Amino acid sequence: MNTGVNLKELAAELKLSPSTVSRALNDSYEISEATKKKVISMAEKLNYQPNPFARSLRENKSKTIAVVIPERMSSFFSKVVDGIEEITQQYGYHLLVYSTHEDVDREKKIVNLLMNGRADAIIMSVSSQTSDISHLTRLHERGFPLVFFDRICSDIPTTKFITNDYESGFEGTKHLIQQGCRKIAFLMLSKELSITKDRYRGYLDALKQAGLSPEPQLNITCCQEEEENIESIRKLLDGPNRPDGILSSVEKLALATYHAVKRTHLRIPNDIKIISFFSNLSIASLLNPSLTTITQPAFNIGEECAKLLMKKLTKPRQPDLPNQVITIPSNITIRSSTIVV
Amino acid sequence: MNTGVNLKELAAELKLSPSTVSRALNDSYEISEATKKKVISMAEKLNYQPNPFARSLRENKSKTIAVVIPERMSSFFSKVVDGIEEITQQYGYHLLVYSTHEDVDREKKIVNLLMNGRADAIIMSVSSQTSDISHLTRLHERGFPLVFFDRICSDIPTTKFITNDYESGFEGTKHLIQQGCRKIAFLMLSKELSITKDRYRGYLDALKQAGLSPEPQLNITCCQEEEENIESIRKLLDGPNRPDGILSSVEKLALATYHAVKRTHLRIPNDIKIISFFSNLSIASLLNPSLTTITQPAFNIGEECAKLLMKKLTKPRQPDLPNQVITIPSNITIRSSTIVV
DNA sequence: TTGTATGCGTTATCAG
DNA sequence: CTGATAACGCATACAA
Repeated sequence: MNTGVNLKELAAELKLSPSTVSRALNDSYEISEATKKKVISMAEKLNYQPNPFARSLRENKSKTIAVVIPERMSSFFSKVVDGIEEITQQYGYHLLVYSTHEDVDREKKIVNLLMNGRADAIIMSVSSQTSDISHLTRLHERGFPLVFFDRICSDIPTTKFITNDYESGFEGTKHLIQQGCRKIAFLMLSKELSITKDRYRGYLDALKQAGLSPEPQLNITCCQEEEENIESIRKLLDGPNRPDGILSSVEKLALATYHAVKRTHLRIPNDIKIISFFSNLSIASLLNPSLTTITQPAFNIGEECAKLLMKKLTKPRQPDLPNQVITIPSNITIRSSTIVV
Repeated sequence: MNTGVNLKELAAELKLSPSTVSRALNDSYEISEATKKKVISMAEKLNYQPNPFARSLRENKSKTIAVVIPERMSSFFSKVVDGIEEITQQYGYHLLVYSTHEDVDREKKIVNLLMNGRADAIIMSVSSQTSDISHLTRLHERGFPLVFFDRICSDIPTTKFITNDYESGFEGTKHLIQQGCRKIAFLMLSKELSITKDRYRGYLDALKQAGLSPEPQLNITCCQEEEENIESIRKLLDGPNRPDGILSSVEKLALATYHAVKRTHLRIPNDIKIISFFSNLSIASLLNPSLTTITQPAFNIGEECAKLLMKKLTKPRQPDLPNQVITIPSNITIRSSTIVV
């Protein structure tokens, strides 16, 4: 739908050849300042816009990054994408954003679609259902630049950005123990997720250090149906083996927990204390009682992913993305959900 | 970074001409079933992926829609984008998503960037700062398909999707009046926004119908700084002309109001009742007290925008998008923030 | 039914 | 310093 002039027409108007005009606009050293000026002013006058597809075809790059996230309605992922955009925009890159809705099949379709080169790189966080990663391996083996954040694939040798999941899980659990909890539940989206594993290890080690033994019944694996999750948690709370503390490994399960607690006679923090990985600080302090949070540096994670990619994509002959995990620490903010006054 | 085979190579492998292969893959009627089968299976075997840019250049369309929203961290906009994606994905379209961060200058830059044809259409909701709309007029005058939702530009003759803003403002205000409110404040992001105007008209008419006179001091125009907004609202609440009801025209200002109330000695709903346009139902019922909401059909609005565009873009010789406003109604859910028990 | 030739709009190579 | 020409990968008009 680009109805504007093209290079040839612009050149005709200037009585110059297309190649000269192209070089002038690209600020080539072989063009005189005089003609550069003429060309640029005429281009502005006619509002010349280079056709991005011709350019992409020619240069074999799209100036586009694909971002693949499990869900849009999440303050964490929203902030990460904001962080990515903040950087990529400065380099004139565009963002294709896809949500997998936590569905591996959709994730596979999206990733396979992306193999055709529509984007120059992918920044992604895998779905909670993802265990078979062949679609991602294939992508990476083809040399496609791929960066993971938060929910990463350890087996794929590329750069990953995470927060200090283990330590945060450890410290969060330790905080609950210090507040008197002895039976601490762990809420997760899926056992497969990297964040689940790391946060859970931290949880286990904190229990161990305190001489507490983990109880399998206190590990709740949730699903995509909010109502179902609320009921799972409510049953735990109403059951014979009621926990006195909860560590939620993701934001939405903390909200589900609040809903579940409302359906019981329990009081937070007196009967049950709650801490959660949580990005929406404004909401955390409005919850009743306000929620003790482990805040992931979402925006910053997005920025770092993008900076790394911009460096790789905009400089000539960059090496492959190194196989390393970069950790940006979270902050624990203690609020009323874990402190009895 | 498309390292796969191209049409020519695929054709060579098959000992056919590129054009035959192209036609076979595009299911042309002039190709025999036998060769179609052969071509398709070889294409799969070699994992042939057509180059999207060559195709875009040739066909002068990108199979890409640009979505421009004022902010990502909003349940309303997240759901709209989800709704858009739900439809466009079925048609094999991709989504470029841009956030203006409520900044006209960024909005202008994005829109101007989009004029080069990188996307086949734009779905957008304008920033709260947008009053000069020349960038959008120019786009539309060039024949670029443009659809507005929620925060629309009435002056641009294209299709717009909104909720029943006037009625919802009216009914919301009426509800407050029925609950005994006599001094009702109206919170908005900006006087320029279409949603502000319509919701405000509804508010005014409801006051009028009840014989109440509007008071300019009860209209609060907010900004992008949450803390500043909270303080503006707190001052209103602590001031001599304290309202007994609040109609918030956007989600984030309802949250700011809850923060503000926490800084006063007032109680919701006894001293002040609150109703708000609000999309995040899970949060609404967790707030303390739970928030009476006017829920916009966000996902549905996204779907409708996308359906309209898909129809226009995928069928040959479609007329221009008609100049009309399509309204999808909101639902009011009464919760504790407006009902004294 | 299949093959040949052309052009989409750019940039790069090569000549002048 | 500037111009002519080719090529990127694909789809189509035209030819066979």
